Amino acid sequence: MSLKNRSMYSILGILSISPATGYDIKKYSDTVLSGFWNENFGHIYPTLKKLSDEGMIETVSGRKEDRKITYCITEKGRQELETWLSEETLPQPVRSEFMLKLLFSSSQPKDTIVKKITEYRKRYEKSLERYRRMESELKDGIADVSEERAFYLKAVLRRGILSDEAALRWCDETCRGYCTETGSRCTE
Amino acid sequence: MSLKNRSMYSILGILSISPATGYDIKKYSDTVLSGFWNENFGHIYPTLKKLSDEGMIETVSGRKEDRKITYCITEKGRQELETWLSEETLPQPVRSEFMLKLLFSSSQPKDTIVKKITEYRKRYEKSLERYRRMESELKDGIADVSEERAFYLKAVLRRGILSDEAALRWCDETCRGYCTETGSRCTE
DNA sequence: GGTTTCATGTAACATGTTACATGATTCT
DNA sequence: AGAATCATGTAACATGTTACATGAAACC
Repeated sequence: MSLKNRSMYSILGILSISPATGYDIKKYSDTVLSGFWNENFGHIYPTLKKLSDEGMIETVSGRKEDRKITYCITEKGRQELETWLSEETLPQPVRSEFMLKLLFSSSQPKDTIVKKITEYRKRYEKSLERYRRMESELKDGIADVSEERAFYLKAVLRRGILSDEAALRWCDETCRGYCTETGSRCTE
Repeated sequence: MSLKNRSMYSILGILSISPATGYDIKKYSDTVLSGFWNENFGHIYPTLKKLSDEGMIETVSGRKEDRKITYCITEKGRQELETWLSEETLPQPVRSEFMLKLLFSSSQPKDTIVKKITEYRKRYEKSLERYRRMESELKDGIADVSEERAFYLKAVLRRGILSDEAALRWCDETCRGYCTETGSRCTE
């Protein structure tokens, strides 16, 4: 088994909700998971093959499947997923290039930095907007999610919202601090 | 040059503040940078050699250096750093295994999940404590930092603090939501 | 008829982590 | 004397990203 990587579990997790193709998995990770997870094709297809070889997932035959290959989770796969779910999650190393740069930026012109923080802020604004949209879709029952799972989806969304709000607050605070220190005026 | 990786810039950045050995760089990234950056020896030493070959850094001779190899940044290295600093930082993919698990956890026993969130919370509590300690050291002038750089260090610390506070708030909120939903009582 | 999206996959490359090897120095 | 920390480095392994190749189906 050796390769117990996280991609494997994200794929098992997605397939535990519903059968899907590699392409579906990519879409799911680009929408629902984006913000706290990401997958790329270079990982998805080889992992699907591996999981299939190990009997964790199966191709859904049934239909006269043309070129699409739809996979579903097997009992063995479900057990593997449950084991992973029950295991403790170790803290992961964080890497924020933006903060790394900022720390070394004392030589940079101040207005450039303010501009950068403003750009950085926009990213979080957009992300926050997206989370809020998803949240209201969930509330209105537009999104097709079972009730047991809705709680967890809400929780994850909420994490994103609180995170983004904190980021926005930091941007504002830091720009304000800048103006005070430099005596200049903040544009925007 | 080809290998314009981020490790290279974190090392140039550190050396722009003060000359250091590979070991010093590791220590710095484990203390000051930890929380938004990390480096390991497997990266540091080869990168130092490469940077040295490219004339971005130099070994500090002078002393009768025993086995320690102290590096300092060159003018060329400083220029390279400035270029990187002025460039736009692209958003980076995030990966939170904890949130990934949570999303797929509807089959898990609820008290296990509450326990996990409690553990998760403790990590952020500790991190927050650490940031606050660093912040007060900065304020009291204990930490040996020049004034121009202090602003940026404060900003980065502040980012960590706001982030951690948001995480704690999420933990509390989510556990509370759990109790309401399940009708059970939250321990701790 | 042309563009976009769906769909699968591979190869090359880049990045990051762990384990190991070695030995000096400092602290208790 | 023994343990912890300082100090440098390599090799193997694991992970992750990008570019490319291919072509069907759906939409406009």
